[in-house]
Amino acid sequence: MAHSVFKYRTGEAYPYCYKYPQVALTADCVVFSYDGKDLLVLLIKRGQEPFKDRWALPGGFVNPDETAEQGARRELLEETGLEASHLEQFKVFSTPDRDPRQRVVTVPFIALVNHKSVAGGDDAAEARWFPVDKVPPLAFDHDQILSEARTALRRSLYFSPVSFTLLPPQFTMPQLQRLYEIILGRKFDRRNFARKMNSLGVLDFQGIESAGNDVVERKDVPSRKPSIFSFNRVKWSRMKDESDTNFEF
Amino acid sequence: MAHSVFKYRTGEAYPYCYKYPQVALTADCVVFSYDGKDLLVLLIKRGQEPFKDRWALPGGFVNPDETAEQGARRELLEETGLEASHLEQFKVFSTPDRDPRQRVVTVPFIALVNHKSVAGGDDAAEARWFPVDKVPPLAFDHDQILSEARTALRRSLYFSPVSFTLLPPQFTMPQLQRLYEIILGRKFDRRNFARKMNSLGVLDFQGIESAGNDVVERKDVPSRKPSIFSFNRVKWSRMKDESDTNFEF
DNA sequence: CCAAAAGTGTTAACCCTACACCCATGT
DNA sequence: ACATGGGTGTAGGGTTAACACTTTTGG
Repeated sequence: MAHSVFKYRTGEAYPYCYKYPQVALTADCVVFSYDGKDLLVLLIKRGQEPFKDRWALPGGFVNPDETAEQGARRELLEETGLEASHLEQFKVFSTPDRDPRQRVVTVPFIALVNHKSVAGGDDAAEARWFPVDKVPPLAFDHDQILSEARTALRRSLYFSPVSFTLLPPQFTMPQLQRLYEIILGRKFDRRNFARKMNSLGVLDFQGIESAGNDVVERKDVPSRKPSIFSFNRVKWSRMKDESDTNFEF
Repeated sequence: MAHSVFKYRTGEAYPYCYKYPQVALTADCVVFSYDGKDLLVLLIKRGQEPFKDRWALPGGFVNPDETAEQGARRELLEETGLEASHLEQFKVFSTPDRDPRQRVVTVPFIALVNHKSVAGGDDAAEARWFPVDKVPPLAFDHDQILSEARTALRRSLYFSPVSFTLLPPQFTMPQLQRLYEIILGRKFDRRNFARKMNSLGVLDFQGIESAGNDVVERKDVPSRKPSIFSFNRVKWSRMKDESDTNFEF
């Protein structure tokens, strides 16, 4: 390994000295959102080497007084202005040479954000949403991280209704269904899907899509107006206490 | 933080110098096994401070040229002589002061071992199997790690038959059932359990328990002799390719 | 009036659950 | 003989899966 670890060399350039070899710790975020049509991931274009001009997951070094999760939250805010309503760690990537400069261990997080709060790309870095099935090749091992994040997200969906944090407070049944279909990679029958969702008892009926409603209206497309629902957190947490609820499809 | 990070100090005692603050990386193993009756965890008694004489999970520092998983495998072998037939990373623990000496980030692994290969505690360290429900208070944050490992194990069982790696090659249906019951914390009906397991199509019938069979015979207890099964890895992997198999109970 | 999307109910297959009795074995 | 644990089948309830037509709306 040609990593920048120096024995017996110190001064301004290498001021942090330890008894044993250490690693740098970063936290990366796989930020998912949903625009009602596609599942999107947030990527940043790198400004420096290595992998200059390649797209990468947002993330960065964890400070000495932070947990990985706090670091992830901070980096995400700094780089994209986003606050994750759901942050979930799912693995560690520790291959010694995954960063060519020095050994970097990364803790990636699945971050789910509501798509309303769009990423205002900050100063230097360019940030953009990509549909998950159309991401370009990424820097480092981020392709692999993204792929494992998708698997982990699929699994989470079996145990809790994380998907609701991807939706606006008001949403329609077809939107919810599309989201499930994208994440799980499976098609569902409209009627059966709606029946199941309603029977879970965590949805509140809110009315029909209309100008008075703060749901996104689509006026371009000719169709009947869908019903609007919202997610009832109280009912969900009550339900969680009672038993290992079964959210599978 | 009173951690041992020194600026501008070097020499034999602190020979590893870096540009940015670093962390030490350890890999811990939550080693489960099953003796046909209890789910067991392997613990080691600590020989030094901090937490001298407290029980702890086996584990140790990851070398510069190893992934966390390789480190876990090596430490496990060094400390207990065990080889894990299933190693699964499930989380990272990165609270800054979880080790009082310096910042240590740990990657814990669920290690499943076949109970035949018992832990021959090595030189200094004392190693012992504890039934999971009777573990003493552990060093560091290992209580929490253990508790999360049990949750992760339960979840794994929904997606793949990891439990088979805890059983000897030949096992009986009641043994398998007990294992499921312990991990999932739920009781099952004998008939329904056997029916479901058989219907999964990954078990091979091997005969009836007898002296000619290498399954553990119990001669102390008066009862009818059970049938013996083995796990068919080939059928399982074929099945995995076909679809997201549903292993839940 | 046409195309697009949403709403709606019923039936059959399957799976999970619950349940009781007999058999083989060792003491 | 008896106590322990293992084996076995069936009936009822619930859940899932499959299926087609009508309504609303915008163009």
